[in-house]
Amino acid sequence: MEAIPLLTLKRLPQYLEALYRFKRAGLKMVSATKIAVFTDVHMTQVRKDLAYTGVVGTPKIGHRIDTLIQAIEQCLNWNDISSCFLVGVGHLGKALMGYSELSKKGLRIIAAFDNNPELAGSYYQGIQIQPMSKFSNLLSRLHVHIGILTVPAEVAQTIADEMVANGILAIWNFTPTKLNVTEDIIVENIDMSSSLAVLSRRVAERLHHLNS
Amino acid sequence: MEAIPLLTLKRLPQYLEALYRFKRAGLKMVSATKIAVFTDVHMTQVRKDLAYTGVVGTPKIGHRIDTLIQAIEQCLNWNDISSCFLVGVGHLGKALMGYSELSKKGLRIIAAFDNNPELAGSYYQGIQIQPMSKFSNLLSRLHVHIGILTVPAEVAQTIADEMVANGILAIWNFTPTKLNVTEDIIVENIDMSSSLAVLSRRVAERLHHLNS
DNA sequence: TAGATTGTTAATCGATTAACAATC
DNA sequence: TAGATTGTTAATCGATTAACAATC
Repeated sequence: MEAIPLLTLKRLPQYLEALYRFKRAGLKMVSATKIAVFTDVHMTQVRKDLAYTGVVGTPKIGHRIDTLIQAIEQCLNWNDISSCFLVGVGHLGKALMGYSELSKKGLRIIAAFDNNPELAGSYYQGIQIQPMSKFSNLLSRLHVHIGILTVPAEVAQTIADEMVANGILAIWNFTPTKLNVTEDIIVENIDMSSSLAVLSRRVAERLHHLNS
Repeated sequence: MEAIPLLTLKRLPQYLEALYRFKRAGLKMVSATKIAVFTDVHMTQVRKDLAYTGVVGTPKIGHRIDTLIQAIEQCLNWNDISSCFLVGVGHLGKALMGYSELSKKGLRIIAAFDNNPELAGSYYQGIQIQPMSKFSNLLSRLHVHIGILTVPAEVAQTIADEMVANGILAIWNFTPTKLNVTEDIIVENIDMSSSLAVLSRRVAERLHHLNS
C-alpha cells in the first residue's frame, strides 16, 4: 500500500462525486478534462491524481467511469464498510446518525453513546443509544476501530481519552478541541474554525474592496 | 488589506485556541515556541504566520498574549460580529444554532429558514424560524452578507441559487454538494468527504501494516 | 489522417524549514 | 554576560502546472 499525497487524497472524493453525476447522466466514458472542468481542478492535476489510483486510461478515449469509480473507492477503502461508534447524541450526532451518505463512504455507525440517562436504551435511526459505561465492553466484542466524537467541547478530551484507553484506533473529531493523544492514534478533525477563518477573511476583504 | 496565505489563515484559529488556553492559565506573555509545541506547528512557521498579523514581539521575551489575541481576531475579522442567515433547520442546522462558539468567532445567526410549515414562526435557541418565502424580504432589510447552508444535498443547489438571486455574498456550505455559482460569490465548504477520505485511508494503511 | 487524449518528464511555483544576525 | 527569543534571508521541499512524445 503505497502512500498517496494528502492533497490528492482530499481531492479524490470530489472526482468521485463528479463521476457519480456523469454516470447518472448515462455516460460510460470520461476524460480527465471533463472531470477537471467539473471540479475546478487543473487538468494535469486530475491526471496525476488518477494515476495514484492505479487506473490506466486509453489515449483519445479516456477512462471507463465504472472502472474509475471502483479504483477511487478502493483507494479510499470505501468498498468495504467499517463499523464505528459515535459518542455524543446531540444535534450534530443525530445529524450524522441520519446521514445516509456515510454508508456509501464506507462507514456504518453500529452503536451510539451518550451519558444522558434519558437516552439510554432508546433508538435513533435504528441505532441503539448506550450509556458510556458500555463502551469498553461493546468495543472489544464488536471489533470497532473508529470513533466519531460529537460531544461538547468541554468533555472532548475526556471522552477521547476513554476511547483510546479502550483501544480505539482512529477518532473522527467534530469538536473544536485539539485532542491530545499518543502518536499512534489517528485523528481527523472536522475543523469549522479554519473554514470560518477563511470565510470571514474573504468576506471582510470583499467588503473592504467594495467600499474603496 | 494585504493578502494572507490560505494555509496561514487556516492555522490562525489554532493559535487563537492555544492563546485562550494560556490566558486562562494565567499567563501574560508567550513565545512562538510555546505556541508551536501546543499546536504541533513548526516554530518558524508560527513566527512567520504571526508576522502576517502585523504583531511585533520583543526578543528574549516573546509576545503579550492579549495583543496577539487582538491581532489574530482582527485579522480574521472576528471582532466585529457579522449577521448571517441559516437555511435548513434540521439537526445540523440546530447544532449550529445552538453553537455558542460561533458568536465568539464573529458570526451571529439572526434568522433561520425552513420550508417545513410546522416550523414556521417557531423559535429555536432564541432564533425565529421563517419560511423561505421571507428570505428575500428580510435579507434586503437586514444587511446580511453570509448564508449558512444546512439543507439536504438534493436541494442545496436550488437554495444556493435562491440565496445568490437575493444578493447573498458568501455561502458557508455544509452540504456535500459542490455549488455551481458565479465567480463573485464566496463559497466555503465544510468538506466531510475529504476528511473521511483521509481517515479511511489512514485506517486502512494502519490495519494493513498491522497484518503484515 | 488529424484531433483528442493519455502518461510522464521538466519547469515553476509556493510553502516549509533551516540558518543567522539582532537584541532585551 | 549568556541564553532565549525575535524577525528575516536563504535553502529545501513538495505540489502544481507546462511541455511533449505516444497513441486509439
